[in-house]
Amino acid sequence: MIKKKQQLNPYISVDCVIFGFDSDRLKVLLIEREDHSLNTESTLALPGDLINNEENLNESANRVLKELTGLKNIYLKQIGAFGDLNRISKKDDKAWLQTVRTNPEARVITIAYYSLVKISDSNPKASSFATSAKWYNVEEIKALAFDHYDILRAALSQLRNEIIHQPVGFNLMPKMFTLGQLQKMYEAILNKKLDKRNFRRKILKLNILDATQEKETGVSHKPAQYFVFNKKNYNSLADTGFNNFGF
Amino acid sequence: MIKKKQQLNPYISVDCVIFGFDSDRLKVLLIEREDHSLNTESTLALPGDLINNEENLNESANRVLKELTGLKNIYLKQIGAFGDLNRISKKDDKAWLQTVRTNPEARVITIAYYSLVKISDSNPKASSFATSAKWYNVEEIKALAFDHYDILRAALSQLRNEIIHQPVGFNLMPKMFTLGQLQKMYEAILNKKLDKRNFRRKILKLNILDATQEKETGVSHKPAQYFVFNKKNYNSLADTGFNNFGF
DNA sequence: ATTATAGGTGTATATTTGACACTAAGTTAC
DNA sequence: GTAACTTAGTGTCAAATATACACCTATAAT
Repeated sequence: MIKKKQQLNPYISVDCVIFGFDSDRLKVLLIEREDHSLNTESTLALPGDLINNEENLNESANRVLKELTGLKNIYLKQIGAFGDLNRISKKDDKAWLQTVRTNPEARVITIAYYSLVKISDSNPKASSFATSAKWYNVEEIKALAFDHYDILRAALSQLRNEIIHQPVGFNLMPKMFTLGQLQKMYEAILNKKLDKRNFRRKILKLNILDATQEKETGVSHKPAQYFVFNKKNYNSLADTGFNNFGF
Repeated sequence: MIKKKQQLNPYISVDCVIFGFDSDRLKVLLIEREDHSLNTESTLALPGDLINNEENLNESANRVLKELTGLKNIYLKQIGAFGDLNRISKKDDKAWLQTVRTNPEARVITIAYYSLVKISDSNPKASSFATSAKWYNVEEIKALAFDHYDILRAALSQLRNEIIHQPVGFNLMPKMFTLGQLQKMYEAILNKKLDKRNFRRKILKLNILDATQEKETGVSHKPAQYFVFNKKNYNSLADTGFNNFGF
């Protein structure tokens, strides 16, 4: 494929809410703005960038993801467009834009995406638009730059809605996992306790989990069996719509 | 409120999928492009417009709706952003843009909304961006201008998903309606037959319908009782999430 | 008076949900 | 090495929900 010259579109950006799960808590990948000009405390932000005029919106989002995590072909879903006039109203945000944008006064509308990644596969690194990228506990985030906190809440709300209708959460899990870990993931996302036996009954009935012969080692309790995700069965189920699935 | 001078943003538009229900079929309000320059058959399109730089996205969508239907404060929900590079690839679309846009070559990303209106309340009329506006049967639409067919399908998919989780369909009904009409609306949206007795049991259990003393007149069968929508109960239910609702 | 049409109603069965308690297999602390 | 600790793993019963299904009623048209 021949690459055309890429030209930034100064009016439209993408922002990505990248979720991960560390076998205990739901995480989100945030960047820290380097703000030499101001001595304010640094504000965290969602990774994002202006789109190029020669790429589709989801290509832009994938580009941001790739640059930041090194990952391709990961679960990615559009949340929607955020374009309120006051989304760039905070003083610090304005000042920061002055330092990184050629057209800092432009009204920018952002298209938000959320994605689910296996933390173990990812390799967060600085990139053209981020001086540092780290995983944070979602529940501890109380404020973000611009309207990014709103976007994070919208992403979380959509993820919660999605995960009770189809088991997309497997995108957050390592290749092998125990049912206990999986349940913890659901509990972290939905922010509520689930009954162990009912959880197992329900998730196993879907027939998208294959038991392996391997067990946990080195844990100070009865070792749990490892399962793997059966993508084939998932796909055929996805067609029919996961009819009686939900937590 | 003081009105600022409104300036069109040439890169971002809103498009509205306006659904209605005529007590038999699901309808969508489409505009016909007047295309004097070409002798091609006219193509239908979703109503939409470039946004103004001084208005929020949903204000833009409401402006389009108001101009086209005369209605304010109607149910409106964002579907998402559509910005594929080839969304303005059809020859006729390009030619038409030449006639109505000052910057016809610009890459435009559109934010799509869908709304639910009572056909009886609406008064479709030509406006700055439409030479004619009429209701069409959703199921009969096979092609639209630009990527509007994709947007319509996305809107329908979102509406179907929404209506089985919360009874937003009341926005499509007249003030008084029969349970038969309501069931027909669900059947039209979901495109499947529902069992009459089960439907009534389910919808009445929600306690958001108040029976009136009035009945149908002039129908050649047993006249049905009219119901009205109880907004107060709906709102308190909406908070708790319509837990066991679905078709 | 007959016919055609949609309204209105109840029950029985199968399926799903939700609540609940003990034993098993490992590690750690003593 | 044994007691304490931790999470894994398992089944049942009751309540709620979903599904399937048939007949009489009130009106207009003929």
